[in-house]
Amino acid sequence: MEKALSLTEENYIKAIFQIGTTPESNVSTNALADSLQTKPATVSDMIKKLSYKKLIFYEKYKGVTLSESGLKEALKIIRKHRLWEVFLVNHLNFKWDQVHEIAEQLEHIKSPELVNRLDDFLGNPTIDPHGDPIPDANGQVQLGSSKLLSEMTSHENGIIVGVKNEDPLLLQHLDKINIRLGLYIEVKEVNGFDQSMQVKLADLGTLFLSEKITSQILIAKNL
Amino acid sequence: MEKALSLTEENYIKAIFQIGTTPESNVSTNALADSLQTKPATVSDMIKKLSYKKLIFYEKYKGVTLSESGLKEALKIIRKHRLWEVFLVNHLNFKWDQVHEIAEQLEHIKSPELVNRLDDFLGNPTIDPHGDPIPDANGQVQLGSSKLLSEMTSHENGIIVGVKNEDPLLLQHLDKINIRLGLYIEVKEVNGFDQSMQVKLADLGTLFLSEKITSQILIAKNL
DNA sequence: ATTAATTTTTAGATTAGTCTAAAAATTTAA
DNA sequence: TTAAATTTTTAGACTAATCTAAAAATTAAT
Repeated sequence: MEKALSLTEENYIKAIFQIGTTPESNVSTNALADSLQTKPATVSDMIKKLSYKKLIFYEKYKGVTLSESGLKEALKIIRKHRLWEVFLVNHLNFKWDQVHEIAEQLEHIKSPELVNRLDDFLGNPTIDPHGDPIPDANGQVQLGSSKLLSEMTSHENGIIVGVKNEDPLLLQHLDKINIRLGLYIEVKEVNGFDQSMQVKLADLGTLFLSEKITSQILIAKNL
Repeated sequence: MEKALSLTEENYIKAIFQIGTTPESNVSTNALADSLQTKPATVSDMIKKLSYKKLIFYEKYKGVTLSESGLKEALKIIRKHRLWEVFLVNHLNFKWDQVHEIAEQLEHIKSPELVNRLDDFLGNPTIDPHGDPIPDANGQVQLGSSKLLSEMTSHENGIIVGVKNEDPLLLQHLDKINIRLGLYIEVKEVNGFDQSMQVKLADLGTLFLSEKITSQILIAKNL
C-alpha cells in the first residue's frame, strides 16, 4: 500500500494539472512557483520528490508533466473540489464566488467512501457551479465541446456553460450583469481594435464586454 | 488578528478538553501522550508552545488546564466534529460507527461561515449521532442530566441518550443487539459480582450486558 | 557566436513537529 | 524518611517544507 500524499504534494499535483491543461507542454519551475506562491528553489526540491515517487516525469531544466498515477491523483482532487462546490452552492446556499477557498480545504479530506456518497447525495452532477466538468469515480471527464466567447464572431450564438477562472471579483461582476450558466447568448458586434463585444443575453437585453471578460466565458454551440 | 491554530495544535487542545472533562483535575503529560499516540517528550514541547500562546495554563510537573481561549477553541472543534457527524449520518447514510474518523478530518476545516450554514442546513441539531451535545455558535452546550447505565440499580428506567465512546467495535455491537438512542430501557437485575445487568429494552425483550458495556451507555431519567 | 538575460538548480539555513536517551523532579513505599 | 519507581523535562538529532544567496544551465539578443 503506497502512502497517501501529503497536503503539499496534493497541491503540487493539482497545480501541475491546472497549468498543464491549457498548453500541451511541460510545466516550468517558475510557473509552478508562481501558481503555488512559493519560490523556484522550493519547487525544484519538491519536483525531485514527486519524480522519485513517479507521480511526474522530470528532466532537469525541462519542466515536468504528470505521469499516469499523477494524473489519477490530480483528477481525484479535482473531483472532490468540484463536488464540494456543488454541495456548498446547492445545499448551503453559498454564492459561486464564495466557494473556491472552502473547497480548497475540503478537497484534501481523505475518504473515498465519503466522496462517492457525497456524489450520490448531490445526484451525480457532471458540472460544478462554474460549469467545469466533474470527473467521475474512475476519473472520466465528460467534456462537452465548448469555446471561449472571445473566439466567436458576429452573429454566432450559444449557451453559457462555464467560466475559466474562479476569481471572486470576476464572478461577482458576472453576477451583477446577470451572466449565469445556461443562458442563451448571441454576439452582436466585435470591435476590431480591442476585441470588446456587444452581446445579446437571452431576453435580458444587450451589453458590452471587454476582451478580459469574454476570454473567461465558455460557450457551447447552440444546436 | 491572532494566527489560526495548526492542525497539531488543534488536536492537542481537543485532547486536553476530552481528557479534562471527566475528572476536574489537571491533564498529565503522559495522559496526553497516550491520547495523541505520541511521546511524552513531544507533549512537553508542545505544552510550552500552547502555554506561551496562552491557550493553556501550565506549571512544570503539574500538568495543564485549558484557559478561557483554549476552551473556546476546543468547543469550536467539538462543534464542527459533531455537526459533520450529523451530516454524515443523516444525509450521507453512514452508520454511527463509521463517522468518527472522517469527522476527525472535517473538524479542522476553517470557515465559520461554513459551520453556521451547515448548522442551519442540519436544522440546528443539539446532539450528535452518539448522543453527545453539540455546542452552539457561542460555545454553549445544552447538557441534559444523564447518568451511566452502570450506575443504575434494579427497577430504575430511562431513555438511552448517548454513548461515551466512539469505538466502532462498541458501536457495531450495540447496533447488533438493537441498542439505539431514544430507546426506553429498564434495569431488571444487577449481578453483584461482576456488575453485569439484565435489562428490558422497549418492546424488544430482555438482554444481558457486561459492565464494560453498561459503563459506556448514558441514560436520561424517564420523567 | 559571444554576451546578456533569464531560468533552474544547488548549497546551506530555518521552523514545526517529531524521536531517543538521559537527567531531574515528583510520587510511592518500605 | 530515605530509597525505589514513576513521571516529566531537557538535550540533541531527524524529517518535511520552506527560505536566501549563489552557481550553473538554458534561452534570447545583439
